[in-house]
Amino acid sequence: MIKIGDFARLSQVSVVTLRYYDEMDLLKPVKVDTFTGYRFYSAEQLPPLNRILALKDLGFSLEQIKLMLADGLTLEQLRGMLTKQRSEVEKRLADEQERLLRIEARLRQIELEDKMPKYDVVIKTVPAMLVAARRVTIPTNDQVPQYLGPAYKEVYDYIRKAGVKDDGQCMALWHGPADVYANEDAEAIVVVDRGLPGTDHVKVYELPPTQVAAVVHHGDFEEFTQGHAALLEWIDANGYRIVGPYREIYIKHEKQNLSDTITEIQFPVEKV
Amino acid sequence: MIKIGDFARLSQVSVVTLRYYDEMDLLKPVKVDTFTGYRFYSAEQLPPLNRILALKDLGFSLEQIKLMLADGLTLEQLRGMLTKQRSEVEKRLADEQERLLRIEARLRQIELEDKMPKYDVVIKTVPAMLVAARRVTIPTNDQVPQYLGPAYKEVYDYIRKAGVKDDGQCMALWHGPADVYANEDAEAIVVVDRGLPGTDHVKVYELPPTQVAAVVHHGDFEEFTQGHAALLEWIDANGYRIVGPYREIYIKHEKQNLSDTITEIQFPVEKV
DNA sequence: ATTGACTCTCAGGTTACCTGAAGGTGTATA
DNA sequence: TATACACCTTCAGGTAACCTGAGAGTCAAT
Repeated sequence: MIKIGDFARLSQVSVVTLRYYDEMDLLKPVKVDTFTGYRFYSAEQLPPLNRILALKDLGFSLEQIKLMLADGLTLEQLRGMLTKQRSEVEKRLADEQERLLRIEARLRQIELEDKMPKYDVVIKTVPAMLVAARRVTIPTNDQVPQYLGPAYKEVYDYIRKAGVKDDGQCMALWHGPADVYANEDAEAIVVVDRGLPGTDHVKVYELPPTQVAAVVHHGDFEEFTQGHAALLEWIDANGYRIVGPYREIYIKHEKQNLSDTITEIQFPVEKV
Repeated sequence: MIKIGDFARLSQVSVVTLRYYDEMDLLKPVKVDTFTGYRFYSAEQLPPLNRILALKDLGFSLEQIKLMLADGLTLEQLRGMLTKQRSEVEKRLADEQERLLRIEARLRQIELEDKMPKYDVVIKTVPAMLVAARRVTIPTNDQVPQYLGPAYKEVYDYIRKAGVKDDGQCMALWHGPADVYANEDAEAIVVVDRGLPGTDHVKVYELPPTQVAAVVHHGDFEEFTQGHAALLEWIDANGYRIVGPYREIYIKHEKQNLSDTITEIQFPVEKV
């Protein structure tokens, strides 16, 4: 019969933790004094406690450990839990690996620019959405407005005529490679909340859910390419690969003030 | 002015999280309606939110992020936080790496033995302790009892005469290499709770705090070497190195019943 | 006027414990 | 025998970064 404090010293596990394991039914004292409530352990409980500690060290939760300690468990189930745990640890390992890459990329950028980088890249998964789109080819870069403007008008007119509402989201898809600025293949896209038939000009389809790397550009439209560049650099530095057409989401665009515009730049990516 | 739900959709951050960031003073809505309590955000808040998400992705806590967002921060401090974070992530990475090793070792053992291994190895740091010790050389392995027995008697007699109490812990230190069974250099050790002078035979000194790998052997003393072997194997498989004399802690030893004995086997180790 | 989608606050849950308060227990010493 | 002090108990509350759900109010369209 060993009092909790001595058992704690023997096992190097805190008294609080032992009480917690008691409460969790992980390791019950061999005897509890009915009057004083004092817990009493025995030396024979050291091996089970060590098993708990060892399994905890493998990254299992106490709940899982409780299952593994119950002896109704077959060897197959045990093996299964271990292999599952292995793959989870492998995943965590990869996560930390990537995190390290990102931190180092940021430190490098700070060394280069002598300030916190202006753009913050986030990875997210945009949900599927139903869109109406007009695709056009734009000969030169400075003709973008005079091609894209009418394209949007066409889409809006069409869906309005069909009695369908846009849900406010409006974006452009650029199908060409990121570094080509002539004869660009662009799509003027409006998100709609109901399906409707398409036409020759205005296609209606669903954009599938997509993982993207994104930055938000805020301010002068002139500096837009900076955000673009920062994003491409990040994608490269952090081990991602572009797997689809680049998206421009127009979040805030006022006709009268072009320098107070907010745009999200998204590249569909996947991990290499 | 964007309602919280729309802002959530725009940023792919949940409404609950946005409310939480508001409460934490991480990202306050630009306006809160005094009557309804409705939160209103603006598109300009997307970049700050993305910065929060990006920093979170680097592994920072919200508390740290709050500091980094406050603009009283110098570049030096920023760099410091990042390098500190880098070393922490490196540590986590190494931890996961080792965890993976341990899981794989366990899986291998299961394949070999077709059951959960009997011994669970734990790493712990035993605290410093004041000890009285009698060191002897034992010619052959089967003479251990007849040498160690009197050695303990000598120690107990000495400390009792000096009016000092033992605290119940009693152990042996084996100074020779683990695989030599002749002329073994052993120390019979009793932990004491007060200092006292030593003699030629009985030395009194402090064992420093030591990191050890340990298993608890329970049952037949004959199988004792199995636990010993399992421990050595584990130390090797998990990238540790033995850095000191092997310790045997007698946790439960009854004279009349030698097969119901509990002993902890400890090897001082360090990571390679 | 009603419906449905949205918003609010507040309480409680998650994991594996730790801290501290208030009070009872056990033993050694003056 | 009184008392000190080391130890034990339970209970409440805290940690991090949210999520779930209840109950109630808001907003726009039909």
